[in-house]
Amino acid sequence: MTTSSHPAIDGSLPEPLSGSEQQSSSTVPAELRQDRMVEEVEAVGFARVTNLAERFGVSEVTVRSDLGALQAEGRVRRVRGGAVPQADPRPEPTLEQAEQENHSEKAAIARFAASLVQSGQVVILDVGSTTTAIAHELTMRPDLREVTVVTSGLNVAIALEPAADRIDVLVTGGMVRSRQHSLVNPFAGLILEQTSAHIAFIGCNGVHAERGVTNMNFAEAEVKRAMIKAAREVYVVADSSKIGTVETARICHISDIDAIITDSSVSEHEISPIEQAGVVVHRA
Amino acid sequence: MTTSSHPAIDGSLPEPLSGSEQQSSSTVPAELRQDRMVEEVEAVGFARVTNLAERFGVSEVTVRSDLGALQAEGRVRRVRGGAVPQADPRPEPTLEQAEQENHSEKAAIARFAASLVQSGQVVILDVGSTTTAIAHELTMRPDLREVTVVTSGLNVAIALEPAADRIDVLVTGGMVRSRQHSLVNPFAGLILEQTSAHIAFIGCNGVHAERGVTNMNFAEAEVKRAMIKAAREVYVVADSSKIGTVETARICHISDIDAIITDSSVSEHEISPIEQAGVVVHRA
DNA sequence: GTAGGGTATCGAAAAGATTCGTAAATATCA
DNA sequence: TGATATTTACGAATCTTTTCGATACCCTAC
Repeated sequence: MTTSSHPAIDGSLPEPLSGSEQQSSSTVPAELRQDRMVEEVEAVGFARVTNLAERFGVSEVTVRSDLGALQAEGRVRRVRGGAVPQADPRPEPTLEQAEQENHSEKAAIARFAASLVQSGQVVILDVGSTTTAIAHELTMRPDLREVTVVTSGLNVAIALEPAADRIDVLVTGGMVRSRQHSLVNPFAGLILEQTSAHIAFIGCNGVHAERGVTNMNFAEAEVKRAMIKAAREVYVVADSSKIGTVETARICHISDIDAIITDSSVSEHEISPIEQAGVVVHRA
Repeated sequence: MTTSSHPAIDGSLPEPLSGSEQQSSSTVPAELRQDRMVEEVEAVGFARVTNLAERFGVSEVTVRSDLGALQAEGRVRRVRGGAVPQADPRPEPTLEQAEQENHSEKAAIARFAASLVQSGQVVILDVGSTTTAIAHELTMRPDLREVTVVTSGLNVAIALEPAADRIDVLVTGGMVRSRQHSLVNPFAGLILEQTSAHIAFIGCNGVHAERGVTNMNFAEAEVKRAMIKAAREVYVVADSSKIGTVETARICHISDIDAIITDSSVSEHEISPIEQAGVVVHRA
């Protein structure tokens, strides 16, 4: 979304309503109002909940609800008191940074995911902090034998080395995205095309019932798609902070995956539409 | 988050409040205010608590709280009376880059090899301690631009990450040979077949005028052959202990390579038959 | 150079103000 | 009437300010 060409919106917005009577709520549907909120936020650089409520003639609760929805779609960033524009090149956190966040949740997810793997299976392990944790959990399962892990993550491959006697590692190859330690196009798909795996554990930045599974980076999204294609059973691993959020690069439709493994603090409100799409949700 | 397009701080901020009453609609939320404080600090080099409080129309206690929070995030450094910019965001040492210290021969070979690389070139880097040293030397050449390194070594790829802005890394993919951090069959050749490089630096375990270039491991030897095929100019890097020795797995004939880079303590007796085969020998 | 006083800064605690999230009630539309 | 959207109400969380005692810094006198 290009934010460069927004017209000045001061003139185009309706006057703040004078009396207690409200007319705009009947004429302006929620979606359109949210669009204008985004314009307002991007034009001014910051919009306050109070001001927006007054300007659009709705209550502050409604504005908060709108801004919350807009944030979930990645169109604004919520701050206390209001919202600021979603800076376009939002820096993707490095893998080391990501490992710090929601650490215990990711560990629980990883433990659950690792328990699904059986001896003799071929497992696709995506890049990411959660999947790296899965790799670590796999090394701590001495009962596993003859497991092959296919991965595009350099650090995943290295994390699995202590279990080299039980776990073979196949690295996809590709260009290195250094801050994620991941391998991407144009060559990462070559090996995945010739692979057929039992299970794939895919990481992502957002899971949304309608917008599907999304990622912050297009190159990695393409690799993830190839992984999904190459596996019989597809699990998305995502801590609860990612459930309900949307990022720029779409990986796949929500129904393209078999199950989601998340943590217990996910809200039922976000989960139910996903389950209705036929996706099993595991709370680790 | 790009913070470059904020309006000028001075003009847009409201006057400091006179009375005890605080009017929320004109104040800036904490998060945004802190962002601007960082800008102010970095622009001027030093910002005083008193000035910031006056400028942003908040109390000095609030400013101290803000600066304390910013320091906790590592965005500024707190000093008495104000704050100064956070110098450098700590370079974070990568995994295992300690081992290659005292091997002066390998270091000299690596330095010489790295000096042969020019901006814009595609370089194939084999697996091994010497080639890892070359990777390290490449990261220390800030003059290089647009260099692409193709490698089958996981640790080579990771060693190159500090120079990710100047050096692209393409990993061949393949099964991991854990003790060597190397990638081998059946997939390592896939990407190499589609690559054409200017220079290849190949490591090995033996160089002999008649028996050719040899290695201890067959799987890696096959990858090395693919690398030699993919490069226009082939350098073998081998310290003097390997000159004249022969190992089990043959990589190629001695005339298939263009030059050898070794150290100065190699004996003339071993060198001359190799040079007679048309191979240039560099003594680093 | 050292001691002393004056000023600025700091930290912590308590009170006040604002904002948030949630649930129940109400309004609007199909 | 049912579904969606919105509002009202209220406790909780967050932010800000005021206040006050402790500490650090500067400067002068001895």
